[in-house]
Amino acid sequence: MTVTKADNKSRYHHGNLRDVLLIEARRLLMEQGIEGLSLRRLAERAEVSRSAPYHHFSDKHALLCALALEGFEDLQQLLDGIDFETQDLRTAMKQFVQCYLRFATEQAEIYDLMFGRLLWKHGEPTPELKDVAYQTFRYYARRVDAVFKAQGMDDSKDTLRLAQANWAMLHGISRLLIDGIYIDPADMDAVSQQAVDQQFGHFNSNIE
Amino acid sequence: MTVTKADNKSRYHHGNLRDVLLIEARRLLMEQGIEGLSLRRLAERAEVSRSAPYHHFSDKHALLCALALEGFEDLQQLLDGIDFETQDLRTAMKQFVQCYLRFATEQAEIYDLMFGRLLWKHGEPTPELKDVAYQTFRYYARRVDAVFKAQGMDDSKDTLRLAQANWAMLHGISRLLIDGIYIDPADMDAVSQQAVDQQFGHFNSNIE
DNA sequence: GTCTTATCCTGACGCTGTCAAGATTGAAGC
DNA sequence: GCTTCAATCTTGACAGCGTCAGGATAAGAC
Repeated sequence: MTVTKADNKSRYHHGNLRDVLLIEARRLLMEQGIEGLSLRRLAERAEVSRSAPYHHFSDKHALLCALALEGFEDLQQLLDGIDFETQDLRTAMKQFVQCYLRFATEQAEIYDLMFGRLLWKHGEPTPELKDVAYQTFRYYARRVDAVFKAQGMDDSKDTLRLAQANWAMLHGISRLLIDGIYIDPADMDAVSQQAVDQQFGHFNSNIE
Repeated sequence: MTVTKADNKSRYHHGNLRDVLLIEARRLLMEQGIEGLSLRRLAERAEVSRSAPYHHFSDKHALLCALALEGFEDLQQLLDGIDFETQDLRTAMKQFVQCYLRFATEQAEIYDLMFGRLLWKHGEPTPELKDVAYQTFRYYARRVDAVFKAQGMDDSKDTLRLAQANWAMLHGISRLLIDGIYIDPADMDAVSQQAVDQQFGHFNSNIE
C-alpha cells in the first residue's frame, strides 16, 4: 500500500518520501544525466523542502548508492531470466552478453553509477552496495566457469582470472558504447558477437 | 624560453598562464582527483584571479579537453617506445598491454579524462581531442591486425571488430583496475597475462 | 606617442551540498 | 483523552562552484 503525496495534499509529513525520492531521482537521471541530478531539484520534484531528503539519506553519496543498488537488483533480475539449464551453454552465454549490453545501453546513467568511478573510487560505496556488486560478479564467474568446464577446457586456468578477464571485456564494451567512444551503438551486435566468439567460441570454430 | 611567474613577481600580465594552468591542473588532478580540480582553486594556485583562465580556455570543459589531449600525447609516446619490428609480435603485443595498463593505473585521473564519460558523453569533446583519440585507436587496430595476420588467422574477420573487441578488453581491465572494482591492483599482471593469452595466445597454446 | 588588443581584476549571479535551529506531527504510554 | 517523544519537515545560512559584465592594465603595432 503505497501512499503518494498527491493522495493527500498539504501534509507536513510526506509519508513516503524515501521511495518517491528514489523514483524521481531515477527519472531525473534518465532525463538529464548525472549532471542534472541535484538534491535541490530532486526535493523540488518531490514537493518537499531542500533539506528533507537528509532525513532519509545521510548525503548525496548515500542516495546515489541506493540508486545503484536498485540498478544491481534490476540487472540481476534480468540475468536470472536466462535459461542456463535446458539450453546449450554457449547460446545461453551469448544471451547473457546481449542481455547485459542491452541493460548497459538502455540504462546508461544507472550503469555508470553501478560501475563508475564516482561511487567506487571517489567515495567509498555502501557496504550493501559492495555486497550486491560482488554477488553479481560471483554469479557471472560461476557461469563462465561452467561454460569452460563443459567445453573440456583444462582447469589449469584460474577460475577467478578467467571471470575477471571476461567481465572486463563485457564491461569494456559497455563503457565504450555508453560513453560514445570507439564503438558506434549501431555496431553493438557485431562487436558483441565478436566478443562472444573470442571468449567462448574459438574451440568450436577450430574444430568445425 | 618559458617564463614562470616566480621569475618576475607582481606582473599584471602573467606571460605564461596557459602552460602554468595546464601544469597546475595536472598536479591538482593527481593530488585530489577530479573533484578537487576547480577553476577557482586552480587560479589560486597559479596566483591569478578567478576569471583569468577564461582568457585561455573558453570554459572548464575546454581545459579538461586540453588536459586529456596531453594525456593522449603522453600515452602515444609511451606506446611508440615498443619495438614491433625486430621482436616477436606476440611478445611485443604483451608489452603493449603492460605499457597501456601501467599508464592507466599510474595516471588514473588523466585516463579517466581521456576515455571517460565526462568529456565524451556529457559534453562534446574538442575536435582535436576526438582526432587524437581516434588516431590512437587506429594505431592499435593496425597492430592487432598485424598480429592476427602473422598468426595465419583467416582474414574473414573484420579488422575493425577485432580491434574494437580487443580494445574493449584492454579498456575494461583498465577501468576495473582504476575504479577499484572486481580487480585488485595487485593482480594486474595476472589478469593482463590472462587477457593476452585469451586474445593472442590460444593458437600457440593449442598447438604446443 | 598613440592606439589597438590581449590579458587581467573585481563584483555579482545563480547554482550546488550541507548544516543548525526550530516547527509539526504520528504514535506510544498512561 | 492527554502527555511525551522521536521522527520528520521547514527556513535560514554558509562556503564553494562556474561563469559573466564592466573596467583596469600593459604589451606591441604603427
